[in-house]
Amino acid sequence: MSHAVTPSKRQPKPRWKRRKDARPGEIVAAALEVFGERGFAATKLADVARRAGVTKGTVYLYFDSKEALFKAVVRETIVPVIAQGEALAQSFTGSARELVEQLVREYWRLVGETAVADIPKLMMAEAATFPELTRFYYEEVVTRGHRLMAGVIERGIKSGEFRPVDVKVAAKLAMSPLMHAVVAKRAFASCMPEGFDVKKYLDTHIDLYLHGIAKQ
Amino acid sequence: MSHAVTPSKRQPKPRWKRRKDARPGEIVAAALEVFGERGFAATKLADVARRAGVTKGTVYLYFDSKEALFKAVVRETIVPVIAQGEALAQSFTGSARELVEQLVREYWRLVGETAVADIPKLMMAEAATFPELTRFYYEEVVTRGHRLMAGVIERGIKSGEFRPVDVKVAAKLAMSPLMHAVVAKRAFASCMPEGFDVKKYLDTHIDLYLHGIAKQ
Amino acid sequence: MSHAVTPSKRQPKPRWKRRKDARPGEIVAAALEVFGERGFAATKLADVARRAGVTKGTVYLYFDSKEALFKAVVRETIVPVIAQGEALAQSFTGSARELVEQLVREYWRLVGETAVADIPKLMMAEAATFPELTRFYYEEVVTRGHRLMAGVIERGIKSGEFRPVDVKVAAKLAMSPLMHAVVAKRAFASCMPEGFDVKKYLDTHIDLYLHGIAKQ
Amino acid sequence: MSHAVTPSKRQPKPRWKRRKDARPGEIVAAALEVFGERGFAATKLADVARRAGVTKGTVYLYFDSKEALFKAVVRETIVPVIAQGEALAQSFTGSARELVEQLVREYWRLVGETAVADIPKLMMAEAATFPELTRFYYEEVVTRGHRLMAGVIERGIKSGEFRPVDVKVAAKLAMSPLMHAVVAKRAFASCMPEGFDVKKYLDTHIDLYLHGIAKQ
DNA sequence: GATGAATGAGCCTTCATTCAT
DNA sequence: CATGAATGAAGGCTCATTCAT
Repeated sequence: MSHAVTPSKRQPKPRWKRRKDARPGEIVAAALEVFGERGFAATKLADVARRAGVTKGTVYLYFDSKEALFKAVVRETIVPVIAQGEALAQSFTGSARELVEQLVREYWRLVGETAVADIPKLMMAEAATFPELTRFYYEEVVTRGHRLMAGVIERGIKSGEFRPVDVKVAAKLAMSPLMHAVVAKRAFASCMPEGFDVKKYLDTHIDLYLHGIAKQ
Repeated sequence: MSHAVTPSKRQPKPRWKRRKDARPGEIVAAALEVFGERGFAATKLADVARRAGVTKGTVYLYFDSKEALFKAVVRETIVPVIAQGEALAQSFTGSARELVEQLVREYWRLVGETAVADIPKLMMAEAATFPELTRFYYEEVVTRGHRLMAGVIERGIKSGEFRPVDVKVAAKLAMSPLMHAVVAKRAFASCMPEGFDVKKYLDTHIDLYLHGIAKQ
Repeated sequence: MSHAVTPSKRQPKPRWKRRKDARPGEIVAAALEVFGERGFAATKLADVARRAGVTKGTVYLYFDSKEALFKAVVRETIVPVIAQGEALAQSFTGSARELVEQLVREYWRLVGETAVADIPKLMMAEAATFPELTRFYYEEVVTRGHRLMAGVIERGIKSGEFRPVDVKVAAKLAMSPLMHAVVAKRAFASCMPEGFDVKKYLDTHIDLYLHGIAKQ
Repeated sequence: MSHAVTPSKRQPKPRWKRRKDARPGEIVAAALEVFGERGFAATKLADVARRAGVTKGTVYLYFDSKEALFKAVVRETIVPVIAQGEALAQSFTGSARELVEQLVREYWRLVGETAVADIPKLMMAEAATFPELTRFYYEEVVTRGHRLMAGVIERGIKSGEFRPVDVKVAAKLAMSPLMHAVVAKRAFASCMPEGFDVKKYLDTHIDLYLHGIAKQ
């Protein structure tokens, strides 16, 4: 309690700082991996510690509890990703359909194929256990993501590329196959020895979606 | 409260009732609730028992283990839904697009809007930790569901209603917005006080999807 | 408590009595088997009941508890065997060394090779848990057995066949290899796939023992 | 009694001491006692822990399971006795009959008269219930013991001291009176208030056995 | 008498958390 | 700062025993 430090309260710290200050970040990174693999309840602090190259006691030096560590993981890992997407949309100059396609593919590249994918999965799974964290995630990630995509759809409608659909709902529908794939891919990996053909899944989704929303 | 325990000899009140036939169903119903609220790992058999109005030992009279109980819940809740879908598909005489729409709406009615929705959510969350459960669920539910929808898509392609897309992938894409909605609705319920406009979401999904897959 | 019946309190009852009265005996026989196979602690009353062809509740109709059943098993099964040995010794007319040999071989035939062998094994194992029963067994079986064999040794010394050894100790030494074999055979059966060559063991014991005790 | 717990702030008195190196030995010693008194199945880890002055959790810090703890007890108590016997046999330069006598007397001194005797007794009693433990014990103790004694008998035959008997069987017969005495002494201690005249028993066994096996 | 559904106490094992070193 | 030995609360599962039928 007394001297524990939540890394998120610190300024974003450069990687090349002294080792001592890098510790919390290393622990969070290790925790992301283990929480992602096992889920919250099944994660043992001992595993996180081992993977971070420290001992259990050290984890408690920086985080008050397993819950606090979990919150730190979510908070510190996801926000940068969403910002990156916003930047892309802002600087994009092509057609709306091209932008939809790029955002979808970028999301998969930055999230679906990296360890960050565990964050949405974790949030879905543990939302009920961490209401306050859920609110944070919903506002900083879900809402921002929807707003981003909704803007793009709207652009397409105004430009005459898309049919006049409900913008917010259409935005969700552009992303939900990805969201589900992120979760399912991880959950059922062991049941699909042949793997999951991501390319075909993305291609088909983009194809169907853009056909579906296209004017006439 | 009302009937606090007092050591009175007045009401012999049997320590228990014999309800062999009703018990398993009551326990499964209680288990669905608790698993839904807490997840698999965090669910205590004692809680399930208490909610079913029996003791821990009684649960083990009917189910060999926590895992077996969970499987029973799956078997008695989602599997019938899949079966019902299969029956619908088999007896359906209308167009493929009508059938897709009906299956989507029925899934939501039977799963999305009921406590059953907790099962898919829970599976996503804890799949990594319980491989045997995951295999069971994947085979009994996921695979069967995909096969069902894939058959319908194929029917539509053969009849000339749908474009010649990859059948399996298209089947997944017909369901994934529902799967995600099922999970997200529960996870973020408290963040969406206005609720989630299911009707519009389903309507738009069906609209976009059928437009997207339609021939020409 | 109230109407439980310990079979040992009954008169030795002929086998052809009405079924009702045969029950306790059947339960005791089943219990001998299961206690012998599993030991006291590991024996489940449910197994005993199943093997006796009744239900758990029925066992409690005749025996107050698992302990009471165990005591009944020991008491009812072993006493007849020792009596048989005494009869043999009394009617024997040959030499002492022949009688030693016959008693050893008979013991093995009547005990070592039958389910009764479990009784000594059980007593050794559970003596600490049932002091009163142990006293009963020690007096009715161990002491009587020793006295029987000691008489034979003494006969041999008097007749000049045997050296003048300590009679009591020599009697114990005539039997202890058998006692140990009875226990070890059962305990380590699974570790000796080739089995235990009883014949050679008995032959060698008799050979060594009689050589050892023989005059000159 | 004397130091009953009172919520006084006076003595900070650490909740525990750190004794990494001493702990395992203390726990094994406590385990030997409790296993000996109660048997394997009936032994509660909590009792072992309490007697060792630690908590249940601490036991699991050093031993993976109750079985592992038992194996450790065997390894640290009986196995060394066997090893010591092997060493004695190897370095022994006297006659085979002297060696047999010494091994017999040493076994009694190191096992029969110490708490270690509880281990063979316990194994006999619970072998059927714990096959893995039994296999371990049979290989680490029984087989090694037999091989040791068989080697000695063989030596005696080769040197012309002993008759050409079956070596393996004769080895078992050299030990079985001891094995039985170990078990019986403990089981029937309370029935033999005068005690058990070990000296005479050992002397007579050695006398009879060596007479019996002696050439001519 | 018999049955077997139901009970509930008990034990092994795990692991987040603490704290002496 | 770090460590890791020690704690202790919990939970899954078993089974002797009871008792409504």
